[in-house]
Amino acid sequence: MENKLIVIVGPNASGKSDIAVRIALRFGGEVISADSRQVYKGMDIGSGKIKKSEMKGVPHHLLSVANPKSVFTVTRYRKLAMSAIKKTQKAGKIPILCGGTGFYIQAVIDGIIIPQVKPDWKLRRKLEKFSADKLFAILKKLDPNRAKNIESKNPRRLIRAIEIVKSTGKPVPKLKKEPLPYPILVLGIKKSEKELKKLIERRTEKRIRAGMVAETARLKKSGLSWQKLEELGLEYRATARFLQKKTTREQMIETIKKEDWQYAKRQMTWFKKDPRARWIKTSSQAIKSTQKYLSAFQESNHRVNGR
RNA sequence: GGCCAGGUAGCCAAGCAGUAAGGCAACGGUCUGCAAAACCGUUAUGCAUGGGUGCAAUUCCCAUCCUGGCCU
Repeated sequence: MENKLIVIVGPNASGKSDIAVRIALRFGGEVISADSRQVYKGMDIGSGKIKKSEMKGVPHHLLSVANPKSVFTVTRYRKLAMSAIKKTQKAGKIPILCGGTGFYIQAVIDGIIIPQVKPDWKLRRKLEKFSADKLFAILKKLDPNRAKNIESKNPRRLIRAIEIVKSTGKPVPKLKKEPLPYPILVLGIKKSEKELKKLIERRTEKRIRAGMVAETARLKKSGLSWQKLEELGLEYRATARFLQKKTTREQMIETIKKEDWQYAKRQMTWFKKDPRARWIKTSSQAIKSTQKYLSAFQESNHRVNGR
């Protein structure tokens, strides 16, 4: 029973990183980040990447592992995360998967098997010109089954489905899952609306002071287009618009606060439907839950040894 | 004080006789390689107020109140 995994989820600004470090220090763990923006190099302040000093010596994986000029994907994430988890386990440490990107976490713990079809950017660029209705019509012809369940007005998903069919010559395979074969602990951080809004506001102001705008300017200088920054979303989109003088500083700050909150809600929508999540409010509750989780392993070990 | 323009959801705003577009915000949701992305759903028995004319008024007329501009 060597395989253990603790997962920490929760909205933006809820204090996940801090709790992860505490658990790691207490029980001997390493943190594996699950954040679709923190994987990029040079995106530190805006993505809320944990600082070296805040890590308190706990190793952190999957931070700053990709060039922001390239597109990082879930599949790549899953590969890297799985290997980091295994490595940590082999070293006798507990991996703590911690982050706000629900899709990435799901890919790891539920083992979503994504069709082995790489993005075909040429095809995508071509298809992007079509309306959602047209794309849906195309998909319906190619793969009526997939068309039945897909969101018929979401170009991004439609294009991917078409891409899969075109590349494999077969319909989009049914979603397959390979969940982790051992019990995991999923801790969800729950904050009241009032509390979370306050945290988001404070954090936004802190980031501005820490030089978030300058960070975006640096990314631009290093070769990221405005459009790419736009797609990165939230703080990067807002600061990019400010740098282009499309908004005032005040508008930028308001936008970030507002959109961070909207994002936090989207995250909660995702996380709250996971029945495994144990909802906690404080780090001491997190530690208690972790203790219980780990002692269950002890007991089963004893039972095994006792026979 | 006079003249002009305008008062439509929390905000911006279209409609200008036939029974309230759209955007933002808010709230809920989706999730098979861009997921901080992309996408979906819900949200005004009512158009400043009071009268009037019409089969019918947010749309026309009158009065009142409010806002902005110009003039004295």
